[in-house]
Amino acid sequence: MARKKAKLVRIANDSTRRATFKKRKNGLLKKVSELATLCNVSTCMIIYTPEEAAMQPEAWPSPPEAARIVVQFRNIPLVEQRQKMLSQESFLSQRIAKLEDQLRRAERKNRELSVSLLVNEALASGRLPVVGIDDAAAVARAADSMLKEVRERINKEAAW
Amino acid sequence: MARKKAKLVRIANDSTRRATFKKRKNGLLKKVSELATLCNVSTCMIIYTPEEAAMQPEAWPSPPEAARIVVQFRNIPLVEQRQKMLSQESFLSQRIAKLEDQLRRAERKNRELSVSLLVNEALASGRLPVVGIDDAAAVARAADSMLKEVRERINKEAAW
DNA sequence: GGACCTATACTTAGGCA
DNA sequence: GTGCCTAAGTATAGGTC
Repeated sequence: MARKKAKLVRIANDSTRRATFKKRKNGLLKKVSELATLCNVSTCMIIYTPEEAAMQPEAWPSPPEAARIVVQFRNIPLVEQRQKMLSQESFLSQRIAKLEDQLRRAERKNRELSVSLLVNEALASGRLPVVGIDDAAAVARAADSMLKEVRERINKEAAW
Repeated sequence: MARKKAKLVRIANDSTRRATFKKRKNGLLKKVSELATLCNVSTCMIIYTPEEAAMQPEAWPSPPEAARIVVQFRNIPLVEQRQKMLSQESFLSQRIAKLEDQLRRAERKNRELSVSLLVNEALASGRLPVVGIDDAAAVARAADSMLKEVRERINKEAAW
């Protein structure tokens, strides 16, 4: 997330992956503890360090507390567990929806900017550049709203 | 962490605390999933939502998986070694990657169009519109490349 | 309350010693 | 591997609707 965008896939290089793991684990721990403090929530974090699968995972705020929280969680009926499930899939679906939304907005802004450019060119050259029927319609709409604004300004000055 | 520095203590205001909780929980979830992906680690996240202490906590990636990890953590032998089902997930990941790519392109085009507009306005008015330093730099770059093109054309004609 | 915005604060990828 | 640096990329506090 710096210098370069870094794709969200398993980091191939071994030492790089370990380094990133250490960095991000610390960042995550900070976030978790902040959330616990700011919002007064009971949280725990458990991570298995890669390459050390045989070893014990780390737990936050402490192994016993983490265990306590999870046991509490396991004691509820499965049905409720499912309801409370923040599933991987729904999380990904949310991300997809969000991205689609961002994309829609970016594309809409693109269209608006393009029309502005066309209008500018038309004004500069005194004639309409060669465009398709859709663009022409958009330009017409833009020109209309500009005309409207001009008339409003004129009225304002007249009333002055 | 924005607009103001926000002290690291329990947020007194009730609705503010809830809002912050929601935001940060999502941020945390994203970080957790990124860590899992990038570093190929087994992680889980369990949070009790405040004001709903009687209710069940949320767990990520899912309650059963969270429970499994913690049980493993407690060194209680687990019989079942279920295979992870990743096909659906990888499909969704592909979709996300594609969308991110599209978005990136749209945004880049966006910036280009904005600069074109600025240049047009500058040419039409004979002066640079009031813009930020970044835009000014972009305009300067654009103007540079335009100059370059002009010079190249001149050279071509001269060689003719 | 919830969705969106945006100025700032924060995190971190890639480099370097 | 360890530690530090800094440019980019993210998260989010406070606000608006």
